[in-house]
Formats: sequence, C-alpha cells, structure tokens
Amino acid sequence: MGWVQVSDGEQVYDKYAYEPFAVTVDLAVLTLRAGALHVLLVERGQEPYAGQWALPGGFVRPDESAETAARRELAEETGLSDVSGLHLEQLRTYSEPGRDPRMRVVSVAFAALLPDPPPDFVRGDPALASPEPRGGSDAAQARWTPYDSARPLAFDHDRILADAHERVGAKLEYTSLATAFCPPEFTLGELQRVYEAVWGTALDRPNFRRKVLATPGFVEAVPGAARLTGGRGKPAALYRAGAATALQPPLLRPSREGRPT
Amino acid sequence: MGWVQVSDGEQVYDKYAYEPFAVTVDLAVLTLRAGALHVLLVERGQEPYAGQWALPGGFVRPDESAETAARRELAEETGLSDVSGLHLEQLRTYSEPGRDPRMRVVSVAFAALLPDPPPDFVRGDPALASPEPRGGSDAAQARWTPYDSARPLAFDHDRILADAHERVGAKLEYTSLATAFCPPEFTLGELQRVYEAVWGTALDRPNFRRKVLATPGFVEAVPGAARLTGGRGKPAALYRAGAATALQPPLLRPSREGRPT
DNA sequence: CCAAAAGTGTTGATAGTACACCCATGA
DNA sequence: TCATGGGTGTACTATCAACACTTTTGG
Repeated sequence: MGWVQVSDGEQVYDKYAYEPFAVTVDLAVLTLRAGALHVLLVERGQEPYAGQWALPGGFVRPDESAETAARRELAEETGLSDVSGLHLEQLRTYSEPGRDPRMRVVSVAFAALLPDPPPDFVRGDPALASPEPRGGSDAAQARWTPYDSARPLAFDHDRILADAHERVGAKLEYTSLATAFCPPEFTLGELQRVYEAVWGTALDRPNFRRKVLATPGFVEAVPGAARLTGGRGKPAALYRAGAATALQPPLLRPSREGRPT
Repeated sequence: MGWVQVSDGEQVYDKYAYEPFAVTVDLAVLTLRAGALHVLLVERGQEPYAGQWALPGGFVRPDESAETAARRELAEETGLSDVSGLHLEQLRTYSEPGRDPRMRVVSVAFAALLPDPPPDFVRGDPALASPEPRGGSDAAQARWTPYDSARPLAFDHDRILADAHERVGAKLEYTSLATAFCPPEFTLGELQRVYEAVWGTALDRPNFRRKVLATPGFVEAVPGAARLTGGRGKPAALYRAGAATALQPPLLRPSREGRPT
C-alpha cells in the first residue's frame, strides 16, 4: 500500500485522526425477464433521495472483504438461499467526496448476473437476513425494473448502472459470461437472447450457432436432451456451460459504423 | 449506496461505531526503458516488509477522491511537475481483511503509464510534495525495475502488478492506450515496441504499420517531420496521438494456441 | 397444411499473415 | 558498400456475414 510514502507521517498510526471513511458496496444485479434486460432496484425509505429508486447495497463489515459483503447483500436482497454459484464481478470504486451528503462514503460497485427466470424473490428472507431490517423508517420496496426505464436513480447510481452494462456487454465478447444469465441447461436460442438483450442488437442465428459451437469449451452438449421453447417449433438441443472462461476466438458484436474504403 | 439496506440500521449514523477503514491508493506506474517494460518501485523503510520493495501509494485524504489522491501520489513519486496529461486508470479495489497486519486497509489500485524516456525522476520534489516526507524511519528509495524482475513485492502487490499488466495488455487491443507510453511525437516503430514489450511477442512490422494507419483516429501524421531512431537507417515519419480512444477495428494480439481444424 | 423455431449448406467479400522487395541513412 | 531500420506490394488463406434451405414440432 505504499504506507511509507504518506507525507503526513505522523497521522499514519492514529486511526481516529481523520473523520473515518465508510466503505460500502453497491450492486447492479442484472437478469433477463421475457427477453429484456432487467435490474434489481430498491426504493429508498429515508432522506436523502427518499422515495427514489437506487441500487441495493450496504456497508462492508469490519471482518469482510468487499466481495464477501457484496455476496451477503446479494443473498439478502434477492432472498435466494444459495448465491454461491452466481457471477459477481467488481466494477470499480466510486469515491468522489460529496457522493453522499451525510458523510464520506467510498463505494465498491459490483455487477451480479442471475439466470433467466429468477425466482420471484422475497426481500429479506428472515432465515437469511439479520433479525430486523432498518430502524423506524418505511420498509423499502425492491423490484425488477427494465434496464431502459430504470433511470433516474439516486446518488451516482445512474453512472454505476451504465458502467455495469458497458462492462457486461464487453465481457460477453471475449468470455463465457453469457452462460451466467442462463439456467444450468439451456438452448442456444436462450444464449443468443442474452447477447441480443445486453447488446441491443439482433444477431444472425445460423452464424451465432456456428461461432458458439466452434469456440472450444464455451458450451457442451447434453446428450439426447431437448426442450420446446416457444410452445411451437422443433425442440432445441440442450447445452451446459463449458470449462472455458475466455473465448478463443472471441464473439465480437457487430460494429456500429461502417469501415473505411 | 443502498443505505437503506443496512441491516444494522442503528449504526448507520454513528460514524465511530466501527473501527474505521483506512482508504489508500496503490500505483503500478509503468513505462518503457530501452524497449523493456519497467515498473516504479519503492523500498519500504518500516515494518512490516521493511527492506522489501513495494508499489508506491498512500492515503486518500478526506477531501480527495481516489483518483485525485492517485494523481497527487504520482506527482510526488515521479517528481514530474505536470502529471495532468498522464494516463491513470483505476484497476480494482483490494479489501481482504488482513492485507495489512496493522489495521484495516482498503486500497484502490491504479495503473499509470509514462512516455518512453521518463526523465530521471527526483523523489519527493520539495516544490510539489508536502514539507517533510515520513517521520523518523529511513528514507525510502525509489527506482525503475524491469517488470520481469520486480517480484516478489510486499503485501499483495504481486497480484496488483499482475492485474495492471493484464489490464494494460488487454486495453492495447481495443483502445489507443499505447500512445500514452509514447512522447507527444513518435514513430510507428516506437509504437510497435510498446506493443511488443507489453505483450511479450514480436509483431510483423509491415502489417502492424498497415493496421495502425487503417484505424481511423489512432494516429495522425506530423507533416514533413522525420527522426532517426537507431542512429542508422531511414529516418522515420512522426505521428501524434489521434482523436480516437477506441480502436475500430481492434488490434488483436496473436493467439497463443492454434485454432482447431 | 401452416406457422414457428431449430438446424445445415453455400457463397462472395473481407481481413489477416507471411513474405519479398525497395528506400534512405550512417559508418 | 554494407548494415540497419523505414516503407510498399502482393498473394495465399482463414474468417465472416448474408441468406437459402431443410427439419421437427403444435395447432
């Protein structure tokens, strides 16, 4: 940490010399519902920004890493009993002095990805969460909101949400991250809908299929299994997430602008 | 920040209820010297890890963002009078309890990139740094170290340095970041050496040249200017960094393994 | 039989690689 | 004139996008 570089050397060992920093985590929890990207939001019950929607989050406790705190909050907010398999990714840290009007808050932001039909979650499952959430104020609501109608959010959460979207979109290109949006067994059509929802573009189905299958370790076939997706049509073969984490070759999104010449 | 989600609601407004977190920044300052990637290290003068090398860094002050603190530290450590144009990029935050044996430290890591012939920097230029660095202990040394012989470092800095290298290597592919390693006017050969040093691979010169020039906004020619690079050979045309920040199309590094079939 | 969704084949354009080759300069 | 580094041309090949076509299911 470059401890020795601190110019105000005398204050290094006085833990209470400065007004302390609060360290929190903020979560952009994303999923697909009916083919559209959704984000988990909570309604604030207190000032500032009372009544507005915000990303879920909370304090990092003294014995936790930011990652541990984020996973704990994820379990509390979604009510899922097992969040250990879910993808959780650190985005960046937001530390501007005035982010929160009450005190100095440094927030580590995470993106979390949930499989397609997320169980209609229960907020603050008593079996998991601490005894009594929040003191006197109104109970905060939580709900899934379509990504496009999420804004405006409280604090600097518009920016955090945009950063989460951008990061996830970029990682779909060169990692197998898309499978984190899918249930354990999924069809290639479902996988394609993940790409289309996050990127906001339509993809050519035959070419998508070929690219996915040509990428070693991306998906592996479940022998003999098949499932009807839309009630009609040919049943689709099922696949599981493969061992690869990086895609070689990458699955690049169509470029917005034409190339020169 | 999801303030309302905190389960221990009563403690939200008691700033001193917990032992406070210290928030620091750590810097992986990278440059090219004689065609090889180097990193700026400081020698620790105090326990823990006294006598070992570490990444430079320091505390975030109450009125600073992590970015501001990182830029201040960068100026202090390099002795450069103007660091405003240098590339500074947040990597991620390291928050495991126990990173530092003395107290709870949450560290925001940054990568900084300096142009090729970095002025032989002076540590702690009095005109810039705070009056008297560090209390009683030995003065810490600082020096440029080849990337490959930098380890082992103190704390978890080996990992931070590896993360910095990986991030920079990836960003060379799809951003114009490589120009941040170059002086204001540079030759395509110099630019190519940036890629080769960071990626650790040789590139085909004619093809590299074509790709760079075919990417709109990557570089722009300085009309009529030329410079001898190695004392011998044809003088090379000079270029400046272009307006583009993202490369379209990207400049992909050669894949390690062959493709199937 | 029709609609809908899955899956296969083909083809023309493009981009990338691996070279061979020429140019300008210092010693 | 040779060594060194800059700059250009070219041909082979792998890749990719676009779209026609076949298959299998429910109504």
